[in-house]
Amino acid sequence: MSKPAPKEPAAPSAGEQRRLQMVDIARLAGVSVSTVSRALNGSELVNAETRQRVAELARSLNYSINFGARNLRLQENKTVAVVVPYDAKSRQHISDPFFLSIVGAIADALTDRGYDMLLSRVDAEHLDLASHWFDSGKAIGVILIGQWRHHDQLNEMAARKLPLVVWGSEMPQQLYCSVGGDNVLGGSLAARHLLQLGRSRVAFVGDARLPEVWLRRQGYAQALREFGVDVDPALELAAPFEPSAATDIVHEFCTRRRDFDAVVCCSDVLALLMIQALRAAGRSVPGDVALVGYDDMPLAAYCDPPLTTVHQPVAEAGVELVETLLSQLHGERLGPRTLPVYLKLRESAPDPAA
Amino acid sequence: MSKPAPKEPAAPSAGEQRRLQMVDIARLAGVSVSTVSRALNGSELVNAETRQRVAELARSLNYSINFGARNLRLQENKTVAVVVPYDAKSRQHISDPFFLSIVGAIADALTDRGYDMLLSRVDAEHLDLASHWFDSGKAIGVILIGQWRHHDQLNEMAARKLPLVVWGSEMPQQLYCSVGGDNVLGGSLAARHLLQLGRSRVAFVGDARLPEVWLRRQGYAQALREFGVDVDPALELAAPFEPSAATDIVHEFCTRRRDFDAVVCCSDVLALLMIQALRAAGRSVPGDVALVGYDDMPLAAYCDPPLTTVHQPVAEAGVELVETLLSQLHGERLGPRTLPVYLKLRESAPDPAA
DNA sequence: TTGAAAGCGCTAACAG
DNA sequence: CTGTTAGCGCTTTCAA
Repeated sequence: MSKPAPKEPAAPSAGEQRRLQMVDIARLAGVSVSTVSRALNGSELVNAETRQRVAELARSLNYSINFGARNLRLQENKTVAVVVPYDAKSRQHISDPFFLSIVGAIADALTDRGYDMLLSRVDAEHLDLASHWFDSGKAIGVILIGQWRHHDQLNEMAARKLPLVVWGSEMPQQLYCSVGGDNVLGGSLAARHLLQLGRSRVAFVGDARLPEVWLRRQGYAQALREFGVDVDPALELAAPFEPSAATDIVHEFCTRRRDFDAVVCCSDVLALLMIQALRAAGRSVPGDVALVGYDDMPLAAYCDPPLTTVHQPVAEAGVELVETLLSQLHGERLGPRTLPVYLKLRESAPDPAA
Repeated sequence: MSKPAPKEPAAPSAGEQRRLQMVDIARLAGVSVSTVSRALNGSELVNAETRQRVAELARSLNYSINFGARNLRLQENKTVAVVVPYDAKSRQHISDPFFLSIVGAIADALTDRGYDMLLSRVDAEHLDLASHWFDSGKAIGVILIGQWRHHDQLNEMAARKLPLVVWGSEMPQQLYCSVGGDNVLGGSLAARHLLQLGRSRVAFVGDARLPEVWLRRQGYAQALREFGVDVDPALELAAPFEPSAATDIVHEFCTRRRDFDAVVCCSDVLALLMIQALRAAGRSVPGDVALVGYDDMPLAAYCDPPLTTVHQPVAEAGVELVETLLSQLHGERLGPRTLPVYLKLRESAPDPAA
């Protein structure tokens, strides 16, 4: 037979409240479970008075319907997995404020639509492990924060018909659906602003092996060309996003080279590192070197100097990611979406007019 | 009868992969579902060769067991709800880096132990709504980040036997279980260091209506007394943690009063705000005013000046919160736990020896 | 308007 | 060692 001993509340002891279920409410209300089910779901089929009585009883007893059972029966599920890649080699946690902001925005968007969020990390070298959430039925789909360098794995996941949306940039031959900021625009806005400030030796900091950085660099290069300035590869620094890994690289760069008067950093955190390194090398910001960050993280306005930075539309991104996933579940196949970005002017590369 | 039309994949269209289930594997392997179940759970009761074959088939087809069904049958659940309060009035998201770090640490601790994390927000005025996750069976327990000013609601939840652990401070007459940093110690370490630096007019910034801030202030006051310095209420500023709400308050304070030469801030974000306000008022850090922050957020080392701050043990906190919840589920009732903190010396209030 | 009964995908006791 | 069977808590068809 069945009746396995419950495992989780293996409580040998105290008044471990047995979770209330419909049958309890039914008994107390003197009706059948079907009626309780109907009443609680607001069915018209049940007498208004009974419905009222059952609803009140349930509320007063603090009863909540068991969603596991409900979902099984209904073959539905209102849970979305949000997955943040981490660097397994350095065992680095994701502490980048921008990624965390996006997670927050997604949480809001999901809540507004009545969905729950399952949050987890995945090894950035094995993004495909994220499909587990769908395969196991724990989630109806996956939102992945960042495509890293595994475009291929993502394509494979999409080919397997995994409901998936990725925060990242549009790529050639892309089977999966992505939502991202306009990186080319961002890169060019940043560089153009620095050039307009009269700077001509503009460095670029970011690892161009990542698609988003690659595109930002394109925008940067394009802006330089517009201003008739040559792109100097010696002014490009391939620093990773993780501060612990980037610190030495950035410092070394600043002690080695003093022949730049502006810099585009691919995240606000990198911008902070750069400011420290510049100051350590005896150079001022924005005096000697004007600087533009990227992301407009919540703290960007409170740094010293406050960061001029490319603003990414975090709240909109959350909504867009969620909406895109949900429409995918309704059978629509949307192409990649690119959201506008703009330059937020602060002190690290001030408005020339001011 | 039953057989309701599946709802979520309401896909009218394409090859929406029907999720694989045990019966499919069973058919393909030419065995019964029970055998598949046993094989996949590594039961000794099944022929090693069959077990192998079934396992491989499942893997090759990318089959994952349906956890909803499994949990229902087994009456178990490996999901924990992590709930972050937000200020409903200001509709402020939680962007405080410290809270986000704790969430990350909890995620790690849960993953290590084979649990999933359901992340959500709750109105800080109705912390009791968090019990929904347990009542509905979506989670086996709740970890709440911050007790705010609703000690009473938390006590009520605990009285209802909700498995609950709260990040926060120990309070008198506490029925629920909390884990928190040693706030009295933190407050006194911060103040003592500033006094040792020879400063005597030490301001305190933080809303003492929050239990944690209240305790930090006790430590602060205690340190002042040790040094024979009177506590001056005029040097206490009740600034909230949200930067948007705190900015004006902090600036106003700095323009109004110039009679302090040191300050203890109850978060690193407040410290950043304070630095800006001080500079706007023409005062330098740490020259005119030495400053100690609180939390040691990931970016604290990269600010200007790098923040001397009270380090909170985030990773340990995550582990401790999770362990405490799990032991509660095993019937143990643990008291509140207080984790040690220490002072991390950086430039905003440098080591006098250096 | 209500109740009885079947079954969502899975596990485990029981019988071969 | 393997298959048959009952049932986890819920929704819904069908019959009353």
